[in-house]
Amino acid sequence: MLDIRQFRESPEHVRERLATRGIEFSEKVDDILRLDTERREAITAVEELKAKRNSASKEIGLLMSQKKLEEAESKKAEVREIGDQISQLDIKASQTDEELRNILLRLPNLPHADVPIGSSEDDNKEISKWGEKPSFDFDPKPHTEICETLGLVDFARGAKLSGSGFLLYSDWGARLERALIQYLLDIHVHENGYTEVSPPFIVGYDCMIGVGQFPKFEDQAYMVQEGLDEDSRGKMYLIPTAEAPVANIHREEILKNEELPKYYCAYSPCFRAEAGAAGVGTRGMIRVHQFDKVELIKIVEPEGSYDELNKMLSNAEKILQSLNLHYRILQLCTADMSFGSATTYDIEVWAPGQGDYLEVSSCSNCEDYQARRMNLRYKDAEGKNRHPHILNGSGTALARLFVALIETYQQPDGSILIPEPLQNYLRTDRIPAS
RNA sequence: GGAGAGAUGGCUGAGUGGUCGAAAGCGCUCCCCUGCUAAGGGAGUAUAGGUUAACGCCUAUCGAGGGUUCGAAUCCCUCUCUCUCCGCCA
Repeated sequence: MLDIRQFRESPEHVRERLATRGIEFSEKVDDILRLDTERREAITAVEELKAKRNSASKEIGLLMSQKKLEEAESKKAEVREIGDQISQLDIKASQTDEELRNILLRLPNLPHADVPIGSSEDDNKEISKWGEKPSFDFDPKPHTEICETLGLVDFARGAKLSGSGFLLYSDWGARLERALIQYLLDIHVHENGYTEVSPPFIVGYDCMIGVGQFPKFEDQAYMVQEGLDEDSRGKMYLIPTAEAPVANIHREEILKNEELPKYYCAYSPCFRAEAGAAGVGTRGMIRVHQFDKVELIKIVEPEGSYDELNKMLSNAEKILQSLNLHYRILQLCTADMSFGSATTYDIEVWAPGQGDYLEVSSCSNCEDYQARRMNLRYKDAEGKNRHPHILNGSGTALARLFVALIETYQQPDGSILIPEPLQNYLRTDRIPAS
């Protein structure tokens, strides 16, 4: 959520920055300014009346104790009238407040000044590349074919169990997936200094609001109902990413200065309805309704949060480097960044069988946008309450990493070489050809 | 799922309709005193919002939301969470 004070103090700046993400957002600025004024007028008026009522009530108490009952009674009638006015004005004030909040909750974060302005993903900017595309003396197969031949993923039965977009990992496939989860967590815990948490995979509505998933993207989530109780709808959701529970760990808290920075990492499955998304329903593992991911979350002081973002990005890169997978880094343009982000870098890994790069990580600095939504604060060195910056990054998403891995390391005989760091986890250096 | 108990400031804990935003203690900060330390004395110590150039003033908040009342931490209703016991259960 954006700070209402920014709108008051520099409306033109906010309008200009919002416009880079779409004019439908910048058009709201005037509404916000108007509602803000209305809200404050209503509050001032109602608070004056409340002050009046409070002091009159005290007088009544005094009169009663002095047994001046008649005077007290007439005073009561007077105050009752004030009370009626108050309840009417209160309603108006809270309505205005809610209206304002509803608009604010639906506005994205302002992009950082360095973010390239663009209108689609085509305007994302390539920052760097690491490694080389591997060369093959045969035609590299797509992962779907490899998976089917080696029985790593049973697409047909996955779909039978849960519909298209759900995967049944099998045998070596299941073991590789588990090995990857374990490996990624170990790197982030032991080498990158993150604290591992294992969060609930179902969260309440407020958590989804907090990270900016809701209210705008309610159509993309899986809602959970408790048994047959339809009243329980709209309260619990399958997490689309571990960011939802983990970034919210400290919501509504005031952290002490010395508690920061917080570095968390977490494994979780991620559930995405992907309603209307391109590629849903197509075969394979690239876009599915459930995939595994190891997520990184940082809660840090605003000063230096961009250094923290760079470090987080290298933490994720380290994974791909250690597995010797070719990748590139993009800085997302204003149009392609997620809602709450001020700056986002995507890591895309090369998948030879696809002949394409696959997004496996997205590292974002949301600055104080999420902290404000979830009312998370910390006391700075001067004892002032401030909103910390919250960063999130995938470290990394697994289904696509799985794809890149098997497509990169496939051998002419159909077997798959396992990169050295994974060998202990998988207890083999090669997934045999069938 | 059933029965009971509870939820007050950083913590402990008083407070059952009228200067209660809240006693007291602990903790913390600052000051004073004292060779050092310990002890002692004094002051301060929640959050959000409105208003003001500022000092300040005002409003709201005692788990959350509603209600009764001129007035609610205090009475009533609903909900959430915690604890104890019972049932069920991985």
